[in-house]
Amino acid sequence: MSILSELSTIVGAAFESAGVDAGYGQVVVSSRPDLGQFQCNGALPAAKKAKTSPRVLAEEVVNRLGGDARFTDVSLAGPGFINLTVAPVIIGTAAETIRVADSMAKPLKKPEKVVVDYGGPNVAKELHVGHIRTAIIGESFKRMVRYAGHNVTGDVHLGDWGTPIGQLIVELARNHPDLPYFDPDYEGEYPKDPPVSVEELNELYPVASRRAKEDPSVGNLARLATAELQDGRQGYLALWNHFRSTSIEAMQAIYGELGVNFDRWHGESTVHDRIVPMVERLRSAGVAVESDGALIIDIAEEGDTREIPPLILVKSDGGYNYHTTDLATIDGRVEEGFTSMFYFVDSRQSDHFEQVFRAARLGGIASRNTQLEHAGNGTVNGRDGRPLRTRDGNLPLLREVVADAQRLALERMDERGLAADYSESERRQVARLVGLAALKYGDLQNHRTSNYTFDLERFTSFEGKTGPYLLYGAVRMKSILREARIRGLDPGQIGPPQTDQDTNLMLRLLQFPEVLDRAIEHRAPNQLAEYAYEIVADFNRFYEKCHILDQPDEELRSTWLGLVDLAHRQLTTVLDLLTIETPGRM
RNA sequence: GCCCCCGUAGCUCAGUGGACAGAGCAGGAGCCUUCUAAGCUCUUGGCCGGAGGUUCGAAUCCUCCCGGGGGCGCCA
Repeated sequence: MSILSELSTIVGAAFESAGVDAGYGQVVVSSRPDLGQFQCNGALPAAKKAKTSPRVLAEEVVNRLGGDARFTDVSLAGPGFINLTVAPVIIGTAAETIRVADSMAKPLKKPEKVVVDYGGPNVAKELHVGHIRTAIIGESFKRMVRYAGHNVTGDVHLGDWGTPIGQLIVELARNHPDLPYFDPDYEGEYPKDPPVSVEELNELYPVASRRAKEDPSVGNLARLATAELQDGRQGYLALWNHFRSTSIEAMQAIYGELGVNFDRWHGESTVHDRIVPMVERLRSAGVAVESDGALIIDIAEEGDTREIPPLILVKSDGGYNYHTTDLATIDGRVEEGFTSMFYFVDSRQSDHFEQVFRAARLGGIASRNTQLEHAGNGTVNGRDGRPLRTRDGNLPLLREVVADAQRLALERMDERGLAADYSESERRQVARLVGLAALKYGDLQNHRTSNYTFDLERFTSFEGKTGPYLLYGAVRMKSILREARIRGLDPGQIGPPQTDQDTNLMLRLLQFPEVLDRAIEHRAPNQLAEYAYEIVADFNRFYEKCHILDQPDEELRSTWLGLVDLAHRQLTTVLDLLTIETPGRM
């Protein structure tokens, strides 16, 4: 399924017969395309073991491979690099193999049961531009791991059980003290409709949060309300339910627009019933101990180069923070049989996860066999290099940013008179997808951990390395396939390439299995994003040079159509893994 | 103070210990009676923050320094 593995096997055998381990025959894509398509650097490290010089060893390998018809060129260069160029028939055959395969990924040795925890929005807090990172990167990673064959569950992990809820309760009680939710003696039914709309909720939260911060007595009230909520006070629970469902509805709209699909809408509150038994277990095991009225877990380890504060399991007021709910969540996931948990959460939370993961190990909640990993992401900055703010100093809302991107896309289309003959609804649909692709690719281009500069003007540009460029490539491919059908031509088997351009495109498409592996291994969708760009760039060069439908040589035309078919199939797969949706035409 | 991340072309960013460090934009020069020019070709531009070290080989690993960002007990 992977040409690199096949070539590595061949070259490995040559190394073996030269007397060193076959593992040294690892073949990689060449860093010097002028010297060969592939290279093997194994002779350099292997020479030491074989007590010979790299050039002598490499020479021997080159001689053994020299007569192999599968290579058109095998040469030695520099201190011991082996450069390889593969026969066109091998390339064509390899391309045809993945064209007809069910999956383009390498076969999986052992599927794992994996949780990808991303999104992490807080109830009552509207999603802002910063949320785009975890949403897009997390969703993309989830799709990649799933495509690789693992059993993956994506969980939004709502922040729905902490102090902000208490702050909201207190603020609402101040504004509407006569609502039944605040009467401890109230025994009737609570209203079915929420006391606040989503708009009111969005306005309520900043005020509630600010007042709790500024006025210590309000802060105390909020903490008390939180503890009472967590302790099951009926009126507060009813109110909490309203906040939660109102908020979730708004979140689902924006996540849905972005194509971010969570398998689970669990949250901190989901594991509430696990907390008391878990705390008791940790207490009786001596892992959790009293300190200043709180119950804490000392997670410092020998050899720590810094002071890591203990994890506060139960606050002195009896309430719980997200440390405790996160621990209980791990507890529940382990019970469900998940063996890997990935947290796509802002890098600034790294200390938090260190605490939680250590506590989970210490408390026996997660064994060594359970993989716990925080894959942190960077922030979204403005063009001035500082965190993005609107004119009034707030974070731009995610839904507004999405709308801006789509509006800009439409403006650019109008400026250039693009899609002018499409119906109004199709034009809007194209602009919608172009805007989304622009926004997402602007994010995904950057490495997960980097803080990137948010610049919609640049992202939505119709020139260069952008989302629109990728869509344009995919649409061109579609267009050829459509035109071929009209002319009664079918994509055939891919045979040997005959030009530099079709060769390069095939070689590119053969890289997919390794690129996917690497992107997953590094939890770095940007590596796949870069690859998507390379596919389109190679395709555009091929498109420019080789006129596919007018190719008179029937066999070659069939190869080229098959190649377009494969390129299209792979590109749309890659774009889907990047959460990017392609229009039918544009 | 301690810890984490970052510093690569004018700008925005890639870069799994391998050869001469790449892309896009911006600047310069070209290509549309041909499957969509939202494209393609050529070109200008770098002591990879600095100094040591490990290695056959370092932008990449280690140490120190300089500069920027972030985190550091009952918020998330």
